[in-house]
Order: sequence, then structure tokens, then C-alpha cells
Amino acid sequence: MYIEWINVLSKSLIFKNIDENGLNAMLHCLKPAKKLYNHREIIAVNGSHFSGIGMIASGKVALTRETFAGNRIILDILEPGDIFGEMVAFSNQSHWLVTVIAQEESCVFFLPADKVLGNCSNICSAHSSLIMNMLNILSNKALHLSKTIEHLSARTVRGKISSYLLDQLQPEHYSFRVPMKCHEMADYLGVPRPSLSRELGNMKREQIIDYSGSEFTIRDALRLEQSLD
Amino acid sequence: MYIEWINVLSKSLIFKNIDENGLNAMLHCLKPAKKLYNHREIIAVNGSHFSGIGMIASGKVALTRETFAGNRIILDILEPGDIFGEMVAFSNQSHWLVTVIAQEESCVFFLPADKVLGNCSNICSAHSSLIMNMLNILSNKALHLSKTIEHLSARTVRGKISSYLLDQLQPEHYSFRVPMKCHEMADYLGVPRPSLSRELGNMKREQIIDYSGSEFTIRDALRLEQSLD
DNA sequence: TAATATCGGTAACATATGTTACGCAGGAGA
DNA sequence: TCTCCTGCGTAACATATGTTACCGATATTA
Repeated sequence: MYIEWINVLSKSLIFKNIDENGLNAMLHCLKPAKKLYNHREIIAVNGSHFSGIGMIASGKVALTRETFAGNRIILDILEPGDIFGEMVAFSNQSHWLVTVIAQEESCVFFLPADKVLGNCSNICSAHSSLIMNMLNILSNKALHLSKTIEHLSARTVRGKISSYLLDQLQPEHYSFRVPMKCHEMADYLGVPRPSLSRELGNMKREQIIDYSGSEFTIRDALRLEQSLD
Repeated sequence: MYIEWINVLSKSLIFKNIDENGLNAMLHCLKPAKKLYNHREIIAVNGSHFSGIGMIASGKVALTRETFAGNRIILDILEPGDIFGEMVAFSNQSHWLVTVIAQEESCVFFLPADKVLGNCSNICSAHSSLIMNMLNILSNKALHLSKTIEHLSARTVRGKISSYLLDQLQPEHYSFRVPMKCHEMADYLGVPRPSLSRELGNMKREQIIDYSGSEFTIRDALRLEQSLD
């Protein structure tokens, strides 16, 4: 039943460091429910009862939320190997906090959270890898969220930009490419696009940074840091 | 060696659902390093090599960060039973991301992260509880961070207030007490205190909310939701 | 090639918000 | 009781920022 999916699954972070044999054993132990969804079909509804950690085997799905005005905003797009619901799974929360929608014909595996913890008879080495991976995924997610909060906490638009760029900056590499388009970056930093564009222009004029498209160069790291507070 | 601390430790979230026997076994397996600190002594330095999950046994410690201007801001105050470093411990990060300082004479236990995962010979039921607790703590932290991001993402001061208050609101309980003072709330929402105060005043005048001190009452939940976007 | 959509730079204008300062109330301590 | 300190409401003012609109560049499609 799972044989055709082994290849995709083994590439997922959740099954990192688990070989094919281990993965086979895991799957027969976890018995994930495999579900197929059509384009635009709803996979999980915000507020409804939580149904397990989802893992994309094929296709593309969107994590979304409804605004009060009735609009739908997209929080994230997931591709094969990505997972969702991992935060709710082990928390004190028992309901979905996002609405998940298939962006195209997709296949999703649902892993029951309690079985991930090894409440099955045969605790194997694959199981402990799985748990380690879950801890790893959650920790990295929490760290990532912390950074986002830092960026959003800056009081000025320039501060947010600086915080974000300094975070992207690798030691000794003053040029880099950010993984978003301009309007996505504006969205991420919580400012309107024209405001972001204006401030980036100012900073370029002041020789603090240079950029074109998604390619940025830090010209004056010191002043960039100074604009943090 | 640990006997005098059993009482405090057993109240910590990290040792939830572990009885005294289990805890004793755990401690002899984990062999946490017990360290004492004086008032104002530095426990860990932002950027230095990570040294394990810290857990407060007695005293009071502050998680802090240095601003570029050289000021120190307090992120959180921890009390006995609280832990720190749990995000870094299982992430791909190997350095402290905060500076930890004793606020008074304090005792801290450091748990080696790898041993938490049960890389010791005797995997016992206490161990699996411990892991479940770690997952639980991390998940709840991640959820909490997500909420903070939602509050900070609102474009206007009123939006931030609304987002925060709606989050505090329990079903059917339109009056509640928020766990911060006004200036702390301003800090949390990333706005200057006078701005927060002014906007709260506006909302009171418009009969959307009522408040006095930390006691809030939602008068018009509908309009509160409308000011989210 | 023309038509169309997406993306992002720019400008003008109104205003929400940051800044600064002052004053009052309540609590702590001498 | 007096003083000192903290917390917080309020106001005036300057400005950073949101809003809206327009335009050009580039990619996409018919």
C-alpha cells in the first residue's frame, strides 16, 4: 500500500535519518491514513476537530485563514515532503487553527499523533529518530517564529527592513538573494508595499544598501544595525 | 544529591506526569549539572556555545538581549520550575540566542539535550513522559509565538489591541483581566504607551470596550472584530 | 505582434502615530 | 504626614507612514 510512496516520504524532514527498512516498519506501525483531494477541495477547516499531522505526498496545498471581512489569506504553500498540524498535534489545543486547501490534485498522509510517540509495542530505532525529527522540526519552527517577531517588533519601517536583512546576512557575504518578491516581503514585514518600496529607495540613496529585484547588497552594515533602535 | 530538589523539580512542566520514583531514576540517568549563581551573575551569554537546557530550581533569572545601542532589554523573567534553552536544544542552532542573568541568588540545573532523548541504556516510562513533555512545551511555545505574530501583524494600533483582546476573550466571559500592566501591554504589542493609551481611550469612548486598570470588558465584539482588518 | 497581467518604482496627500511633556492618583517608606 | 516613585491618562505637534493612483518594465498568452 505504501510502497509507491517510500521515495517521497523518505525525503521528508520528518523521516530524516530513517532508512528504507526503518521507514517500512514505521509505516506499518503508524498506519497513516492516505487521502486524495481534488483541486480546491478542503482538507481541514479552521476550528474543526484536529485529525492528525498531515504530510504532503503529492500535489500542492495551501494553509489559509479567513479574515473577518470574509477574505482568505494564504499563510503558506506546502509541497511534497512538507507537513502541517505539527504544532497542534502535541499542544494543549485540539482544533485546527488553519484551513487547509488543495491547490491542485493532492495526496496527503495523516499520522496519528499518539502513535508518533511510540505507543506501539515495538519501539525501534526508527521510532526514536522520528521523535528526534519532530523535536527538531518544532524547535526550528519556534526559532523561526521568534525571528519573525523580532522583525515585526521594530518600530519603524526601516527598522523592520534592517532586522530582516541583517538576519539574511551570512558572515562575509554582503550580497545575497532574499527568497521573496518585493510585495511578499512587504506582507511578511507587515507594511504596505509602497511604504516598503519607498524606504528601500531611501536606504539605497543613503548608500546603506543596494538592491535590484531580490538581490541585495549591504553597503554599510553599521548604519543598518543602528537603524534597529 | 538531588533529594532536596525533588519537590521543586516535580512541579515543573518538564517533569509532568512523572512520579517521585520515576523522577529519581531520571535524575540519575540525566545527571544534570547543578550550578549556583549570585545576584547579577551571568548564566549564559548570547552567542556563546550552547550548554544545555536550563531549569530554575530556586531564585529568579531574566532572559535578556542586548540592543545595538548597548541597552539590555528583558524578554522574560523565569521562576522555579521554568526552563530556558529548550528551543535551541533540539534545533540546528548551537549557540545561545539570549543572555541569561540571575536576578537574585539562584540555582539552575542543566540537562544535556542528547540524554533527554533517551540515549541511555534504560528506556523507562518516565523517559517517554519526559519526551512527551518536551514536545508539549515546544508546541505550546510555538503556538504562543504564532499568536504574538498575529497581534503584531495588525496594521493599526486598534487592530493590534483588538487582536490581543479577542485572543484573551473566553467564550461567554466578556470581562477579564489581562496579565500585564498598561506599559507592558504596549511593549508587547510594539507600540508606544501613550499611543496605546490614546487608542484604548478612543475605543472606550466609542463603547467598543470598557476598562479600568487591567480589567477589560468587551462591549461590542462585532466592532472589535471589524477593526482587525 | 498585439493584448494582457504582474511586478514594482514613484508621487501627492491625508492622517494615524510617534514624540515629548505635564499632571494626577495611588502606594511605599521615612 | 510628607516625599518619592511608579503607572497612566491626556494634549500638542511634527512626521513617518498608509492610501491611492499612475506609469514603465517584463513576462505571458493569444
